[in-house]
Amino acid sequence: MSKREKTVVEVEITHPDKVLFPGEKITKGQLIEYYRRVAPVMLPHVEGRPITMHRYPRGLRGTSFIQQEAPEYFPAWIRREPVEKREGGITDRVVVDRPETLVYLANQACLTIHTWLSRAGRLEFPDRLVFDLDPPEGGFSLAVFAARELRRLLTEELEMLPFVMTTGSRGLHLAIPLDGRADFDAVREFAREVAEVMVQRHPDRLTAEVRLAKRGGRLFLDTARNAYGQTAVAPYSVRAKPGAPVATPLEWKELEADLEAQKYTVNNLFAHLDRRGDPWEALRQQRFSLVVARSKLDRLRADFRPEPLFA
DNA sequence: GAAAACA
DNA sequence: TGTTTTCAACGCTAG
DNA sequence: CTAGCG
Ligand SMILES: [Mn+2]
Ligand SMILES: [Mn+2]
Repeated sequence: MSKREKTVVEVEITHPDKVLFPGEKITKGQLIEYYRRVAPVMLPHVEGRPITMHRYPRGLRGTSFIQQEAPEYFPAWIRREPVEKREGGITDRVVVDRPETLVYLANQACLTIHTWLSRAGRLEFPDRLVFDLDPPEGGFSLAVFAARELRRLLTEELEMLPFVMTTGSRGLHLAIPLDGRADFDAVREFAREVAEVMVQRHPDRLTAEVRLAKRGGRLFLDTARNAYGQTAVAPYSVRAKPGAPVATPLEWKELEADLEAQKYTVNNLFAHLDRRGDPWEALRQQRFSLVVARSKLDRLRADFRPEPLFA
């Protein structure tokens, strides 16, 4: 990693008055200003991670698309990382490593940024595990319940310290910093087994069923984010929803009262940040090993295994 | 949003 | 030249 | 392999 100063770059802004969120009349200029201002706290979380862009050039109501590859027409100062596709071939992916990139992407009408759970240089080895808590429509209280219970399992029984954020959509994410020694398959398998313990304990409220029809009003514990080339919404990313909600890292005590998945938006995020600072600051200094948690989980599962049935 | 294709 | 068309993902899971 | 899903 070079310590040389990056040269200053100017980002040309086009159509700053174009309304991207018609409900609140939030313009592209306001989106750009949001990302410019949040950059100092957002950058450390996304640095080095390949991203996926969710672009809405005609605003929230217009057609959108997901962009994975860094196009040639992006300026040369945008960092690109060559990435192997699982099924052969290499593509260049954008990696955010400076505030100007966030500004440039906002000008491209990229409302939402998703990131890999690994970073350039060790793309096969995630440094973050994400439990994606997906409640049914209107079931945010289920997400709060699941977050509390999952936190208790992780801290009291597996000796890991998870961090929580609103996704700005419907649910919550729990994130755990990893030491990068386990590959995606091992991390995902671990997450899946933790999820299955949770489902066993609360079968009426939680499920690991991918099929919507089989969830039956239960919260989906989505562990498939923990895979090579897969992504999760970035902390402090805006979501493409009315009100311009923001994926917002929280302190655990905030999980108590009047929380909602879309509580924080581009219009009130900085008040939260002024009050709390970055609640995930400490995440960046922790590094949990899967080895210890693995063996504790195995014991747990053995205890929960049903008694052998006799014919 | 921007490049390519078209009139 | 101005206008219209085209393009912009991918990996896991269950069956 | 495909459909569903995120
Ligand atoms: Mn989710
Ligand atoms: Mn999900």
